Amino acid sequence: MSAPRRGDRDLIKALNRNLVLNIVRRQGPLSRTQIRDLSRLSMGAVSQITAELLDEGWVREVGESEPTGGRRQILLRLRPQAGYAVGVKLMEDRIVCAVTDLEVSEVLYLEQPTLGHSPEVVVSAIVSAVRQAIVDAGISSRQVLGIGVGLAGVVNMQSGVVHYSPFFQWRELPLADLIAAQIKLPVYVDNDVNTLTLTEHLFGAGHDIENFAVITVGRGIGMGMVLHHRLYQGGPGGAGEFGHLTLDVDGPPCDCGKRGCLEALASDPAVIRYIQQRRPDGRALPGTLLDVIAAADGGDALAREALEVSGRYIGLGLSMIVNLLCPTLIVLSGEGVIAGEYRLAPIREALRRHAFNGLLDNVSFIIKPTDDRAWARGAAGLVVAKSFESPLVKAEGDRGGLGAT
Amino acid sequence: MSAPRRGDRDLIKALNRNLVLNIVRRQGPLSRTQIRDLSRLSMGAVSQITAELLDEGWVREVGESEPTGGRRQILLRLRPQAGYAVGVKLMEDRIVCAVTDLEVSEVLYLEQPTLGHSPEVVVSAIVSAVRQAIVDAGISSRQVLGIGVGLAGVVNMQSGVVHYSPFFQWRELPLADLIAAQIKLPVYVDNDVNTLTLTEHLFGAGHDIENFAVITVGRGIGMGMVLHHRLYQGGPGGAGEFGHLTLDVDGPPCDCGKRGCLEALASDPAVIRYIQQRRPDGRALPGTLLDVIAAADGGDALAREALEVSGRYIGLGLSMIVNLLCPTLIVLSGEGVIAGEYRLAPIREALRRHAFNGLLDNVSFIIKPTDDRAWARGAAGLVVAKSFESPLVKAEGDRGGLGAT
DNA sequence: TTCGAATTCTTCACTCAATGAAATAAGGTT
DNA sequence: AACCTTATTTCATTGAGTGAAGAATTCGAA
Repeated sequence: MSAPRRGDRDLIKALNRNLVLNIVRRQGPLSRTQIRDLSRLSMGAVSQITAELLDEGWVREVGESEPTGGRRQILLRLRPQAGYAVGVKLMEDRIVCAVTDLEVSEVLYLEQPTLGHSPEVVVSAIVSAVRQAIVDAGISSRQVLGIGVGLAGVVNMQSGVVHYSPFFQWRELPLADLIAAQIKLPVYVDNDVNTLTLTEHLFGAGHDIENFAVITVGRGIGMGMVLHHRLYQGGPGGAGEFGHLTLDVDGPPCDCGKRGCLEALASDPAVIRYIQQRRPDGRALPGTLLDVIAAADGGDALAREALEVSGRYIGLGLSMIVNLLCPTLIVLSGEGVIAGEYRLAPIREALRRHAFNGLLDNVSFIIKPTDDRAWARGAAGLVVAKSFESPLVKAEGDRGGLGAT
Repeated sequence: MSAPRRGDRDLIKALNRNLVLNIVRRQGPLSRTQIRDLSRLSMGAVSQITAELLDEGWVREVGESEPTGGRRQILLRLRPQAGYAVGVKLMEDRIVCAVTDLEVSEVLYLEQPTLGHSPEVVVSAIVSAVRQAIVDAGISSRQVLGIGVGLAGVVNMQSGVVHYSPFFQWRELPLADLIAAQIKLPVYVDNDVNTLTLTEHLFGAGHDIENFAVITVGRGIGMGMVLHHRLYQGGPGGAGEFGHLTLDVDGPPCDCGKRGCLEALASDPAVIRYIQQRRPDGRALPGTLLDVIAAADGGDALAREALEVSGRYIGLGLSMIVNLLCPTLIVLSGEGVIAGEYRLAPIREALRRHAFNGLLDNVSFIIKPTDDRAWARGAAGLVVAKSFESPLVKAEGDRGGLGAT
């Protein structure tokens, strides 16, 4: 079963505490009066709760506001140093690791190669990197709220089990437990794009947006989504396989075994393949997306065409997200957005052509490049998100599905 | 603003009341002890709440269970007659109307032609049909919890505004307000597939399933989804345009103005068109899907091919839902499922081919034909769903987004 | 400078839903 | 009939939130 149910009063207290904490976190420095208005709690309750939060160090009094004709308001804001998170992103050949504070600002960053793909090797690399990072950051592990791990693949966040990892060829690996067995800290594991999405939800453009999606384009093509203000994970964490939508039934084979997946048609490797297949002669072939962009900048028609084809497919894929989910915001992210307009223009064009009726009017787009540090921060954000998660989400399992219709 | 906030105690009371009511509604006849176990409330609270619900007529004591070696349990169940709902489904040429009880069992059904497509004509037809239905059902309008209206198109349920109706060519029509102005009852308007989905969630296969989708195939192709235990509507009610996914960039034109939409490729009219275009000679052309099925039964290769092509496209579309959302359940519904295996076999086949990795293992499928009565009941279900909706959903707007991470 | 009005924040008596334990009810078993 | 078992009700207790009164500031005008 789950934690012992201590009654509804405890729940409501925790709920309001969490509410106040999140309001302070999100809306920046606020006076108690403002918190009262935003939370719709009574002044007394706010006073009580903020006193507790101050006492425990979660928030801090920070100066006063401009006078408003009476007693000045004492502003409260989140104390970012109230806790730290360690984020780890697993790449194919290395892991990158960041220590962040509660605002997911980087305190320390390090990289470490992984010499092998077996669970033992990777887990011990993670453990040593985390230990190193905590020491280097000059904090005690008591201050660490937890460890977040992000990797490509299908992951069940609840259980911490990696159902499938394309890089490491893992199946049904209880990664969270393996790490937790060696470090006595809460460990959360999730798909890497989900960690980015959560971080965006907490501190990024996804602020207060009920429904939005994050799309990453790079070596693969991934997706994370927040629906009804909550990260959507689908059945066993299997949602968001955007990169494996079949967009061309007779298309090229994909690593996943199918044909014509978006990822096989439009990822960065697909762009490079596109050029290689059409220029089999001796001319210099691009090895990375940067080469392709350089070629396109130099006027290379084939390079431009390759990026355009890629953009067209991505736009077609995005139109499906718009038609099915109509999110308020789509964040375009990943390493691949550095290709700029070569890819973005056809994306927009395809979206206009394939999105239903006026749906596109309700969707805004943001371009946000992602590098290694951002991935690591995203994984740390997973831990911070857990810390600020509504107690309702945790309680839901205990009752007969509280929020259910 | 919203209703005056009377404090958290009221909320928690309402929450638990709603919880108990929904447990009784869903899990059939239950004793108070069983309710205690399911709700994790204390015996005293259950006693108090059930007393209230009994007093107000929402539930009823109904016999006793088999003895368990002590005092017998008094079973409680929902009193379906505690309220009635009127459901109206708008078709192109007529409206169908049903009065149902709280279990969405049909009490009365009637049809009425609509002579025109203007808002005035349709609204007055709705109003007269509803009045007639209430009288014929032999109930007082005081017992009616509300009126639910379902129609094809993009609808914002919150505001009751029809953003776009393909049949009637309405745009930004405040249909709920127009009806409410003539009948003093709560009016809820939503996309017709959403009403079906809600009803499925309340009393159908979607019972207790966190994430599921309902797909309807018929004159059009529609979709409704429940995600995180709640109907997902996207931005302004624009989600679920499954029928307008572009599955063939160079495909035939669709009524919506685009090309190659699933609906233009695989709906019932598309199947008929497929045959007409390939058999332009004098041989008897099918007018309805029933004709096509009859021809297929008679061994007509072209009819079979048309259904197979349709199924293949629907399967491809479904694979996108599986890859993006990975719901636990997909209900295949609508008039079109009567085509049986001619269409279902290629759907399954295409799904197997295009769904990512093992995702399909987590999805179950149910086939559930829909006729006019089912659509009308679905619309009534919209009202019932509102009656049983968690107070949290209503309160959410008042606070800073309670459930937010 | 002094007083009063305005505004923020704290304190405290009160309320009410939930709890938990004791009491009551009602059937079985020996 | 005495006794056990289970179901339900009753009730004193608990604790979070409320609302009003009070304390703390600040501004502005006499």
